[in-house]
Amino acid sequence: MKNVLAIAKALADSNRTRVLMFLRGGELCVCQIMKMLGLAPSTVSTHLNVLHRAGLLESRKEGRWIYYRLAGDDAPVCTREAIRWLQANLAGDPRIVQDAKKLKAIRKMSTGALCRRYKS
Amino acid sequence: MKNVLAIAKALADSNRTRVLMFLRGGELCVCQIMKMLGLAPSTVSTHLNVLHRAGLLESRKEGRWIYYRLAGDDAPVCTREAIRWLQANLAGDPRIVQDAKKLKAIRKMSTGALCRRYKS
DNA sequence: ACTATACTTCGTCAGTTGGCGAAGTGTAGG
DNA sequence: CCTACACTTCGCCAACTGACGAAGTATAGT
Repeated sequence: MKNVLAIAKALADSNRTRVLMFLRGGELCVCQIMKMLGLAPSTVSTHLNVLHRAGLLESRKEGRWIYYRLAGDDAPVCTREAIRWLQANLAGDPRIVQDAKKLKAIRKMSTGALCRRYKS
Repeated sequence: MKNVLAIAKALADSNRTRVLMFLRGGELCVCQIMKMLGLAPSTVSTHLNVLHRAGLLESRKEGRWIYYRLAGDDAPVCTREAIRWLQANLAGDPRIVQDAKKLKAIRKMSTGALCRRYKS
């Protein structure tokens, strides 16, 4: 119950579902997600925390950057099914398609180019 | 987006997920659901409305009673998958198991016995 | 007609949530 | 060190949500 409910609550916000869709193509750092959502750092951080606590995201720290990615094969079936459901049923959404275009451009820039300094 | 989001929001409340689990065994009238949840009529009605608007429930009126049931095979795939996901991952939950026991007793009573008067 | 019943809608209130900026933490570079 | 940067945590506020009782609608029995 707790887990299922946490997942449902996490999915019940459009900015969070957008993030889950961004990450289809692989991990992103927080500043890239900020750029995509156009929200304040603190707001984005809170959203990512909700998704993370629900088990939908995993994170990886590299220097000053924190990369978030979708929960992988080691995650509970429940979690993976939720992600699959969302992605299958949101893929055609206009907003999501538009986001995907914008994301393509952002992915082309290196983390360094986007975030002022060069990494490693 | 709109539909997916409405479904996610509908699932993001434990009383509403409980209702969806109640209805695994077939339709129930509002007073039976009220009895199960132990909430005021107005509150239950609002919850049912949220689930209905999200497309997760269908309703049928019979005299003074309104019966709610899970969306059927004619519902969008998205909707049916959401219901299946919920039921698969919530089936073992202690609260849900406990509810199922109580529901069994309530289903034994006819709508009439539960709701003071006999129907048709 | 009148009453009782089943359910919904409305108004209200407390608790939660999403947004922000400011302050805090940790890491890299000069 | 000290500053700059990436990100998080905290405190605040407006908006939403879930709960209720009261009032409204509709149907059935007398």
